[in-house]
Amino acid sequence: MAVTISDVARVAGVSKGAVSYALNGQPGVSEGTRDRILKVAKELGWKPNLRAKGLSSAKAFAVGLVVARDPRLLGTDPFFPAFIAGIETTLVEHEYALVLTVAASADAEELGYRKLAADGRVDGVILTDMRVEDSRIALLESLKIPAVTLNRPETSSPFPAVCMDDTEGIAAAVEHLVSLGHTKIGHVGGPQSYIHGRSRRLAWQNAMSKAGLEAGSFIEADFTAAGGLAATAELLRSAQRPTAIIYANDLMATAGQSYAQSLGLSVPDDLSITGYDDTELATYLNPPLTTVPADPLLWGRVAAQKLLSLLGGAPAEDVYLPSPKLVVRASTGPVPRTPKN
Amino acid sequence: MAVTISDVARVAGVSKGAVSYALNGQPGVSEGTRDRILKVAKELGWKPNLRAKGLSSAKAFAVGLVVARDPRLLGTDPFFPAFIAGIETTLVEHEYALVLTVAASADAEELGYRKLAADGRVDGVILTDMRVEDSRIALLESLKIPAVTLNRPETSSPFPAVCMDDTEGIAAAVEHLVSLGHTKIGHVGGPQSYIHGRSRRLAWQNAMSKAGLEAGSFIEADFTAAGGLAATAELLRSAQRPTAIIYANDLMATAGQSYAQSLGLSVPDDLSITGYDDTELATYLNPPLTTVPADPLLWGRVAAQKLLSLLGGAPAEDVYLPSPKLVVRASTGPVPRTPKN
DNA sequence: ATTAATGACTGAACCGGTTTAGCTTAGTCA
DNA sequence: TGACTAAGCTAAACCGGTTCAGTCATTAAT
Repeated sequence: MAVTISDVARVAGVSKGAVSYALNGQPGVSEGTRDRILKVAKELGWKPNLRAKGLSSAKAFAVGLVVARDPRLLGTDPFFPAFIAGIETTLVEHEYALVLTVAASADAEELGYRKLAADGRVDGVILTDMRVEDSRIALLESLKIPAVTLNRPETSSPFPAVCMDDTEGIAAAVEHLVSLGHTKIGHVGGPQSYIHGRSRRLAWQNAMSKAGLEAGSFIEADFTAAGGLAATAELLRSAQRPTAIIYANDLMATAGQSYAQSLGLSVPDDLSITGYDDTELATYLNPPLTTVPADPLLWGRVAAQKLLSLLGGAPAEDVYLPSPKLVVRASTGPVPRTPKN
Repeated sequence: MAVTISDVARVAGVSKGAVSYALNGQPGVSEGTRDRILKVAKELGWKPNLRAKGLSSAKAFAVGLVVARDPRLLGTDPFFPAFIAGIETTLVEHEYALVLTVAASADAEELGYRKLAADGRVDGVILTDMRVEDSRIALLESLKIPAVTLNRPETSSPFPAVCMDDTEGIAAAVEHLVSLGHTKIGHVGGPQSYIHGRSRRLAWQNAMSKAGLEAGSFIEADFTAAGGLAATAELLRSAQRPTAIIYANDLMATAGQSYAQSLGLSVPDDLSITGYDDTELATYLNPPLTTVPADPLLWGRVAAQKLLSLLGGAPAEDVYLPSPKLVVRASTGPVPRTPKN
């Protein structure tokens, strides 16, 4: 069996309580005794038992993340693994663990949070993929679980948000394309029920009108390759056929690019394309993709920091991360003189 | 405060012990009393407190996964998210949770396991990315943590392995290319320190000799897009330049394909390409990629099942999953008459 | 009829910590 | 000198379960 606090107490010749005080740096023991207890604890190789600690202090020393995605499509999104890695870099420093739940449906998602709460598995959670009407806010309030959200939801939320503005990058993409002579710039967006799907569309729209252009065609897709392909097909056969398309993520952009090429179009000679995320693959495509880095690693790290400080009693203030800058590669070029069919 | 077992005992007019027996379906209470206790528990809305349960039974009701990857590259591998989703589908049914740790280095990986063990965070772990000389086996034995491995490691292991044979798919890729007339078939493999990097290379090698061909050029890459590109470049400028390349994963294949195209080569007219994984994107590339599905979802589900049954005392027998079959798409075609430069 | 065995249940110990209440002892001040 | 205070520590309760040892009544065996 492992060394317990009682073993330390016995060897040091004091009571359990004194050991607890000493180990937690609390008053109630003299300097001399404290040092002696600490020394004995070290000699015996004492390690706190998390379960016992959790039972008496009603804490889990863990934070939760519920990922709501179709499991089959989860692998296609490069955001989560890197985001999780970012969370971890913070957690390891604080002896916290990450409990991950994957939910296939909205119901399963809610159930996921309820279970984490009911079982006391976590002390707080991180909310990703914020939705325009997000029922999770109220749910977590009722469950009394502290949370941190990625970007500020539109509904009022008592939880701190870790914000990374994506409108600047999209606006830069529009300006970049406009400077190349494009006037018909379409947008293949994510679901508008997500705030990042929405904000990217609005950013595109605003940047267009700022440039004195009509917003042009918008198609609501679903962040998947299949959705990106279908949306691209629709845009390319539309009357107002664009010469450039801004996609809300790299996956859709990649699928769109491949589809355009399969039609015999050249990217960027016949069609310019931009993505969002800057996945590793983006650099290695033919042509390499002009895109906006999302930096999920940083986002995860800061979100976890914010959550831990919130658990420590810090005030719930929002954090603003630097806006990612457009990375120009070869998938964007001058507007074609005579569009090809 | 939540309803405790003592509350149930008081209301039902019995002792705590009787309630515990009744709720766990253990002998020691009569049918009538048991029903009464169960009824009271339900009425009061009693839910077991995991922490308390864990403290007395010395269990965590969670399993662990330590992912050792460069966090920056983690997002590029579609395997993990889907694998994790598979694990979850099993765990939710058994009221278990998944504790995820991300490690950037080998040292951090070992520390990750040690911490999970020391803190009693998990009752067992799943080992992925098995290496030829895998020190984790001995480590987990010494930490006394039950484990399940993905495929059987070469070093002797007391842990059950959940095996999915990848040699059949690679062999099928070779046969497919041979039937198209290819004789010079290269291989861009993963690190040979990984058993799946090694087994795929051996499968390629064996299939080649079985077809009466020389094995041809092999390059050891690292499963990344950058590595795939570099390896492809090396193969294409070699004296024994292949007309077809079998990659150990889709990411390298995609990077290789894009690179070949950027040189002005046509895939598959000048160069045939196959991958491994069958990521969502594979279907949407231009041309769509001939590849072998890895089914990480199934693998995760079964691995978790095996681990839970192991924790339940079941014998440590290996499980064999069906070998995935080659999916032929448009990235493979007849051998070119006169190879282009 | 006596003893043994069984079933149903209780009380208390236990898991390994935290925390409260209380007890000594020494020091301060009037 | 006596009352009061504070520091330093102990004993015990507590968190919410599990489990062991023992009590008592009933039934079976001799």
